[in-house]
Amino acid sequence: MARHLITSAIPYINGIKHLGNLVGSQLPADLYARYLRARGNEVMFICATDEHGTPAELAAAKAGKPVADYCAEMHKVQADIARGFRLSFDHFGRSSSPRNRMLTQYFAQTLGEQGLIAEVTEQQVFSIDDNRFLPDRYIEGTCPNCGYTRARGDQCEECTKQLDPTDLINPRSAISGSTRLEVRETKHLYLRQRSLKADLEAWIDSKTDWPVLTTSIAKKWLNDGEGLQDRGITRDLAWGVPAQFEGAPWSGMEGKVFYVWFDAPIEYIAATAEWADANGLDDAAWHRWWRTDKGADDVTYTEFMGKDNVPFHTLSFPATIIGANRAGGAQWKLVDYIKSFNYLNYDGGQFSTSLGRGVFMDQALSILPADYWRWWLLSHAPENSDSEFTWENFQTAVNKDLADVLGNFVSRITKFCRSKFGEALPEGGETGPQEAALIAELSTRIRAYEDHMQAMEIRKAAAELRAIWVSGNEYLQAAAPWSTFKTDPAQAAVQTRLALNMIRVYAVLSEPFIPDAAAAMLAGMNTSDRRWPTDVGAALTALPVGHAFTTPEVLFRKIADEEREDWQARFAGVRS
RNA sequence: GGCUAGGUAGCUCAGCUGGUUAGAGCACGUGACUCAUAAUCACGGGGUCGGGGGUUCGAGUCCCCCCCUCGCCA
Repeated sequence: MARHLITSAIPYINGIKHLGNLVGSQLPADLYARYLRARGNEVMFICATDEHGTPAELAAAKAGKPVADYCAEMHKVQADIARGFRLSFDHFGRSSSPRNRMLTQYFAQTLGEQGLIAEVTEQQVFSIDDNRFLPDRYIEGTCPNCGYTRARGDQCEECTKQLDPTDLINPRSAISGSTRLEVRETKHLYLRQRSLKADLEAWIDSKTDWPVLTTSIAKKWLNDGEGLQDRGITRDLAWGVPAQFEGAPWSGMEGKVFYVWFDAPIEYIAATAEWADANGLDDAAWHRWWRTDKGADDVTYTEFMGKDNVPFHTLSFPATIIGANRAGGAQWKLVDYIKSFNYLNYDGGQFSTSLGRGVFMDQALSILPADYWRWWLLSHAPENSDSEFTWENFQTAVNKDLADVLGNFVSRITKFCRSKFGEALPEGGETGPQEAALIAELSTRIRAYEDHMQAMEIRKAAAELRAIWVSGNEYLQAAAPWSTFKTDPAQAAVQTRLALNMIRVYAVLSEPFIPDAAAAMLAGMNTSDRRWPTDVGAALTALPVGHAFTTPEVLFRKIADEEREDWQARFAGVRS
């Protein structure tokens, strides 16, 4: 039994995520966690909300609430939705937790003591009326290049030219609109990534099994232009982990906090500590997942994320870990494998949180159960390239795969048994060549399915699972128990018994993709036997002669054309 | 402009280090069956593998040039 630490990129607190966000990190991470658990591994599956930073402050202000209250509310909202999608986190933490504050300050202090943090004085735009420094993108003005009047301080969205806030003509605060801006001097802490470059490069180079999408992005940042740059890890903000604290190896950082991209990945660790706290466990309970000097040596750590998060997970966060480990004290675990995803597009364009375009997680759950979304999203996961969601494709794929192939299989055999033999596994008959062939095929396919799941080849795993479902229908079609029943009821009985046992096997195999349906199938078969079908022949006799079951309700109702048209229209515009 | 990935049947996609008549699912057509959510199963039609050169006995699969899409970076 191996130990697996799995983290999903942590969603930002500001608002509800769309399906593209879901399929890029949380959902595939959940699939993998569920699979590994089903195979008997010890799993720690961690996620959290990323709560610090300017967007959270502004959203809270807009909602007229203190930022801490706003984050607490939104965390609950996101946690509820995650439960709705059956995301099986062992803990869903918060980056604003005391644990994360302590760990973030601990890492910063340790890095500082190693000489890996530099104090840098720089010029930044300060808004007098807002009484705050403004991040580049919160300064608006006229683009000096194209004359667009709403260009942002980091880039003009009209002509795409990269800008410096001081380039803007008639600059103003994007928060208040105030033009009373001035350039002020401010001091910040920088993580000296350049001095860690050799270590990072050697580490990346050792990861020969990583997807090209992951390593190419990392190498690009390592070697492009001037190479890896030192990175500012503090900001002039009130909401975050204070950069000045007792024991800090620097002074004069009052009123400043760590940058979200410094403290957010540390939350993976902190959330595991939060998990221990929530379960009344001691520090050793989470140390054994994260500290290689405290028993985490045999842990395999896998991260899931969209491609936009790759630089932070291949460079910034590892720099924090490698630098802290140099101190020679606590030794922290580096990631072993990064599974990254491309983007899911929506009906010819992009999903967009800021524009409110696409289907958002709460809306999705309001129109269909989680399994529908889980199945479609996972079986179309954007692994090799961007993929596309369309309502037509969603409707036909879900109706065909879930309702016709799987749901109807369960329906036809349970109802057949009920009408001919009653609601218990019938007695009699001997298996023959047809059954042997079925077992052989299932064995081959299940081994392939396991290989794909282990390798996190999600689309291929989904295709194989579907083929496993199909083989049940093929068997029934060939065996035709409704036909043998007329001439040889014992023969029909053994066929029916085998097919009913397939329902349990399908439930166990399918659980990572469609947990609710799997539970319904097991409940219908009146069993809690979730043993993995390592030996298919044995697995197909797990439910013995005479075992009672109840014919389940329709597992998946079909999506009607009118519904699809309705949703298509309803979600065509932007979310208000 | 630099870089990544991609451009394969109407649609969504597989095709590893080059090798028999290029595959799957959906959609479409024909047939079978009637247990089942008008479900299922079988068979079939359909592609000059973005374009053009080249290497090779042989290339979606390698090399060069060009076109297009998406994203990242500057």
